[in-house]
Amino acid sequence: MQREKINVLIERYLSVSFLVTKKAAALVKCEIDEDMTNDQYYLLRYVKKRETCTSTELASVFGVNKSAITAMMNRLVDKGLIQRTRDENDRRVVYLTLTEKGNEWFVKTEEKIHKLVESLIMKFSEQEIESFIQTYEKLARILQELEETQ
Amino acid sequence: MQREKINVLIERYLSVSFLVTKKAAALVKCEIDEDMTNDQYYLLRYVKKRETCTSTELASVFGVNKSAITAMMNRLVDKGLIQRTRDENDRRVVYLTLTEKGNEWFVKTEEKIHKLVESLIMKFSEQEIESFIQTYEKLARILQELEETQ
DNA sequence: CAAAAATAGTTCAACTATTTAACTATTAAA
DNA sequence: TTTAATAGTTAAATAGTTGAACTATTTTTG
Repeated sequence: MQREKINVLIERYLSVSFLVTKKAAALVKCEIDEDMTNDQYYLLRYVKKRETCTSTELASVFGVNKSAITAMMNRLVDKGLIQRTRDENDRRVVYLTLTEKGNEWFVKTEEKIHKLVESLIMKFSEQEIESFIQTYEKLARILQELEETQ
Repeated sequence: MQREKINVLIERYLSVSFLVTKKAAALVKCEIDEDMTNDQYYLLRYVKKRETCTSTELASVFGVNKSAITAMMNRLVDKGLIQRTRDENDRRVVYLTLTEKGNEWFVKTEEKIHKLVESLIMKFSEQEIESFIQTYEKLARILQELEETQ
């Protein structure tokens, strides 16, 4: 690929990626739940998927400091969506899991989210969306490797 | 597309999009300039590209409140990268432009950004990256329309 | 034309997210 | 058994955000 073409691609990528992220985040907050921030939603979603996990794991996955996780988790605990349980064998460890209320909230919200994302996905062909997500996943792997080699 | 396939695509999209965003933002802050946040960088980049613009325009484009723009612009003004100029004809309007220092910073940084993004882009085929960005741009247009109809 | 409405931007209070450093408690290693 | 390392929290500082109230200007309109 020649330099000129690369520069054009970079410009297009930079112009679009940040704005899409912002608008998608606003959409979630707006349409899904006024009281839930984007970060809190993705945190909750990750914990739900993993069933249980620790602050350290979340900090590593989300690429933030452990104290940032503590702060956000405090808010989710205050809302009654997350509970903390100490490991009886290694009493330093605290497990984070969804409460019953958290599970209910998640199931209810997941329907809304799916409807919202589905209405977007429908505007693309199956082939288009499949290759988009594949590239996204490849990008995620590359960024992950990059992070690990530093 | 049948329901099952759609749900899988949604799961994959949600799993990957937030993390990529986070990691890309961290990368910019880390590799490019410790003192520049991701938001500030994209704000500066937009102003640079438009040559000059107003808070109202930025608020609309970035999908945030005008007072958020004021706050961020204050920080960029404090850093000496952005200057405010009042419109002489309509004295309510304030134009935001890059200072000389802002321009220098941008040119210097753009080289680093390009190198960084290029090293990522090189891991993809031209066809792959082209169709990825096209889909991204289409998504941006759809989100924009969605916002306007609300 | 003067009062009312609209527009551009700022300020302020409240909140969320984040980092860094210092800290507690616990476990593992020397 | 002292020393390291690990897991997590707390506290202070900074950034980003919203919404409401505000100032200063046009624009509209009765």
